[in-house]
Amino acid sequence: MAAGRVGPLLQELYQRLWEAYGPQGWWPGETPFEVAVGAILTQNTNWGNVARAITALKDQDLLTPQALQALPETELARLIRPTGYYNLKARRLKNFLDFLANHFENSMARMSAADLASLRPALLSIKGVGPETADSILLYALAKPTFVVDAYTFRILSRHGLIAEGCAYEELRHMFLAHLPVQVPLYQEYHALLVRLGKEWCRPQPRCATCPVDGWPAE
DNA sequence: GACCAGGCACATC
DNA sequence: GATGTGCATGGT
Repeated sequence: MAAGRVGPLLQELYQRLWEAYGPQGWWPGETPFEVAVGAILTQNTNWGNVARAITALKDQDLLTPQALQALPETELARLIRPTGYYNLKARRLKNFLDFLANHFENSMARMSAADLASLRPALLSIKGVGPETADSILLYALAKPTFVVDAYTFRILSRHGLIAEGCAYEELRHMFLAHLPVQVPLYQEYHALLVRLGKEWCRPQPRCATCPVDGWPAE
């Protein structure tokens, strides 16, 4: 793939997705903290299961940093059970809560005041927060200009011949960042649209026949 | 019953 | 550095 073509191709893909699906309204979540919690809970899990857990936490007024800090890890695990890997995710949430308390006084607003360049490595240092979770928190909870790459992004772009099979996360992330205008709403919408396309048309078992971006890129 | 879902850390080679 | 494995529920 010639480097000069990538920008226009990514723009065209976005255009076609937007025309096919329109705005996706991402991320589902009422507060930055809720978005961050959801980002951890949705790891390798259907969003419907995450929504149940979020509702369970809300119903008991537990969806605040302070309330979750005070909640025993075993009790937290019980409440997020529908998301799968619940023991693992309870620990990961606790790790994030410790980070938020220690560095930003339990305040997502304070966290938001920090630079992307320092925040991203800081988030990645939390055990249980990998690149996709970190970028989801940065882009959707804190409105920082980073791009979220997920399994659908890899699958869609490799299946349409834009990237090699073994393309690394950072490589793909930089591809989007380097070729798109620096606009947070664009990054948010683009990732959401890729997930929408992936869910409907780009499953592990291919059935891309007449999907909305069939024939892209034109050769 | 198999497959899949908006990953990540860790062990092993 | 690449590859394999454990973590686990709920929908299709």
